[in-house]
This record gives sequence, C-alpha cells and structure tokens, in this order.
Amino acid sequence: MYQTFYRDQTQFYVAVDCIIFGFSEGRLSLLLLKRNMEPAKGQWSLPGGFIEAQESAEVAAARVLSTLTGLDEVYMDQLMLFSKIDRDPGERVLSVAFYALINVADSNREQVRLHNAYWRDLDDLPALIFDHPEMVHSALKRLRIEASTKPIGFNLLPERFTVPQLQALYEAIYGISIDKRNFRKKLQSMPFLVKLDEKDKTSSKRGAYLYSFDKERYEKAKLEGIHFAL
Amino acid sequence: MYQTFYRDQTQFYVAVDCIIFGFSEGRLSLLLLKRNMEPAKGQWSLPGGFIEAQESAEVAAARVLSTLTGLDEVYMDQLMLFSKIDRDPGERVLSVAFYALINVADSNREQVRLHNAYWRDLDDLPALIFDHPEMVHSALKRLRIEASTKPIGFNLLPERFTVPQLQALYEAIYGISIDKRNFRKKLQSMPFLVKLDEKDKTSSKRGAYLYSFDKERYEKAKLEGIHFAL
DNA sequence: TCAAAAGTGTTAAGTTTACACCCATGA
DNA sequence: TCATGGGTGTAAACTTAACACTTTTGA
Repeated sequence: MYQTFYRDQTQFYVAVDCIIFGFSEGRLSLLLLKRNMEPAKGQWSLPGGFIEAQESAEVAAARVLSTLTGLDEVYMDQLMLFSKIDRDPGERVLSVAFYALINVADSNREQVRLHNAYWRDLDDLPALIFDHPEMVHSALKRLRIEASTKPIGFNLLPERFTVPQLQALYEAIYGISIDKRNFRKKLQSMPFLVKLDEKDKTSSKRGAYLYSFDKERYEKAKLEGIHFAL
Repeated sequence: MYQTFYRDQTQFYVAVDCIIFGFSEGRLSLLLLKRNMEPAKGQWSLPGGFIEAQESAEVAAARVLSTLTGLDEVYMDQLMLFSKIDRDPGERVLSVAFYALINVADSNREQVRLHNAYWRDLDDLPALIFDHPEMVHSALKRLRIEASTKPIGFNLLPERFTVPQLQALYEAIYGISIDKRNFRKKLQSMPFLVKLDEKDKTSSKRGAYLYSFDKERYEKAKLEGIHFAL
C-alpha cells in the first residue's frame, strides 16, 4: 500500500566505515586496509563497505568489519553520517562512520594480518582516501569525550588489567601524562574496580596487581547517579 | 570511469528529520508538524523529508526545515543516522536526524503557524510517528551534553538577554533548578558576557540588566584553553 | 505600600593539583 | 646489589554548594 509513495525520490548508496582504535603497549593504533580493489586500489583506507538491503547500519558495520579484518564482536558506536557530495570521487555514496576502541591482543593481531589489514600507529598514519582523515579526526574527538564519561577504557583492556596499563591507556587517548598518585586516587573512589590477589609480572620484576571491572557494580553506581570521570 | 563499480549495491531512500527545540518563557518546546500527507496522515511528526541527488544531508535538512516550517538560517547539528529496517513502516528509509535549539520569537511563531507546524511543550508531547520519539530522546540527551560544554544557550537567546532568562534556559534544558547566586558567579567568570547599560522590564518592575554574548572574545578564550561549563 | 522579581557575599565541603620517596624483585 | 617499574600521602589552590536578605518599582 505504501510502497509507491516514495518512488520519485532519489536513492543513494550508503556505506559504513569503521574506525577501530587499538591499544597495545601504551600506544594507540588504527586498523587500516590496503585496498585491493578499485576505486583507490593500493591506497590506505578504513575498513568499509556497503549497507545491504536487509541490514541496519549497525549490522552492516559489524559484518563489514568481520569480513574485512576478521574481528568479531567488536562493540562499535555510531559516529555520524558523512554525506558531502564529492566525498567519494567515483560516485555519490553516503557513509556512516562507526568507531570502537579495542585491545590489540595477539589473537586478533593474527586475524588482522590474514586479511590484508594493519594496525598503524595513530601518531604516524599513512595518507587515507576520501574523507577518511576527517572521520578519524572526528572519531578521536568523540572517543576523548566518551572516555571521560564512560568506562570505555575498561571495556577494552584485557579482562584483568593493571593500574599502570589503564593509566597508559588514558595517557594515550588524551596525549598527556598523568600523575600516577592522582590517577590511583581517582580509581580508588570507583567502587566497581576490583583488586585481585594476582600480579602481572610481564612488565616489571615486582609485578603490578591485577584489577577487574565489575560491570554489575558499575551499572548500579550509574543508576545511583555515578560520579565518573578519569 | 568509476561509475560502474557500485552498480550491484542496494540503494536507499535517505531522509532527514529535524528536532528543533524552542525556548520561550522559561520552557522548552518542540517544533512538530501535523502530517498532511501519507504515510501517517494526520499524525504528529518531526519536520522531515528526503535528501535529493545534489544535496548533502546538512543542506537537505536546512531546505526541509525551511520548506516545512518557514524557519531559515537555523544552525543544526547532526545527531546520527537512524537505520532500523522497519523504522518507516511504508518502505525502507534511512534517516539522518539533525537538532537545534532556537529562540521562539514572535517572528518565527507566525512563520511556523502558516506552515501547519506547531510548538508543542516538551513535557507534554503528542504521540509521534515512526522512531521519532527515540530521535527526540537522543537529541535531548545530546543537547544536555552540548549545553554543558558549548555556549549553545547564547546562540539561541535573543541577541540581548537577561541573566534570569539565561538561567531559566539552563534550568529548562536540564530540568533542574539552579541557585541564582551560584549561577551568576559562574557567569561573572566568563569574559565574553558583556553587561549592557539597558534593562529589560518585560518581566519585572525593577527590570533586569541586558547582556550580550561577545563571539570574538569567546573564540579567543576558547583558543587560550577555555574554562566553560554552566 | 506591598508584591514580585533582581541582585548581592560568605563559609564549608569537596575536588584537583603538585610534589618525592620507599618497595619488591630478577637479572 | 642495583636498575626498573610499582606503590604510597599530604598540603595548597581551586571549585562547588548551601544558604537569606536587601533593592527597585509599578500597580
């Protein structure tokens, strides 16, 4: 019945592009592909692809990321739609950008390699095609805002992490250095950080205590009007 | 040369929807249309329409808003793309939501009336079609975040405004009441608020001093690392 | 003259910043 | 035994929150 109402309207190709920030050894990197298809073959780009008929943008983003890089179950947030007329020099294409911050573990490092994808240091990115630089810039801006109000850092670190690791993450996100005593003080005021009895000795002889993030307690604290900011 | 690469991909109708918050007499309202066309004729909806071939989403939003409500030169920010498969029960349509906060002046009140559009109190909205309630909810959430970091309130008030007006605005946005002494104290620490010699007597016998927002000084303060939060 | 809105200061609590030394351990 | 990274406390500066009375003026 409705199907005919819109028929005079223009239709558009709509793509998704994924801005995946990775954290490893105190540094942020960005997951990029070396395009092996036209347009822009051989150039660097974000993992991206077209939305299909029966997909929401969110579903498409997950599929595209998984297909192109082998990464599954990455929780991405939508950034926004990019729609400048000439953003794709080939043809008119709109693109929804999604972003996420994940831990670059050995497991996914391999995944990624097998797919012609690479983790490139965020401070030393190659030239990117189209408006991808703008997308990355916006995503980083958004990431910083998110990181200061949501425990985005906790989602991304391995399940058990140390305070120095967490601090390094925040330092990487904001590009600043933080006083470790003050940083710990703030952490102590967060009841959803659970100190474990074990230590991680991979980065020092003494070892650093492992912590875990108690999601339930976090949700509870949030309901009661959380005071979160790192 | 490129034009043929994407031809197997699905194309989509892409709409824009405008969430226009209005401020007047201490209250927030939302600009709505009573739809006079299918689908959902007679129901309430956000002003919205399709993106055309040679438009960016931003340009389309401005055109649609102007056409449907008579409001011109409203600076809107993009919220995000809504793309659930069944969000439009008629046909598959993606929609980019844009939002803005403006002053409901007598001038635009008339404009709006002539277009079958209405300012409806935000606390007492009629049922809206499709996923428009979700859009409004997201926009309000975003507006609150923006209002706490950007001088969004200054853009929207009349060019000259009083402190009580500004306070009422922030109270409306956050749905809280604010101590007026503390509020004024914060304002005093903002060097881009200029106190004028004139008073506005429309809401009291005594009259309240008018202020204006000095955009240049604001930009300067921002560059120097602003300390802004209301 | 009085009702109604505008305007004004101080103190206590809490938060943020700056800063320097000891601890544990494996090599 | 010593080099390396992990861990701890305190004081000053600043920010936020709580709180009540006086001023102005048109009706």
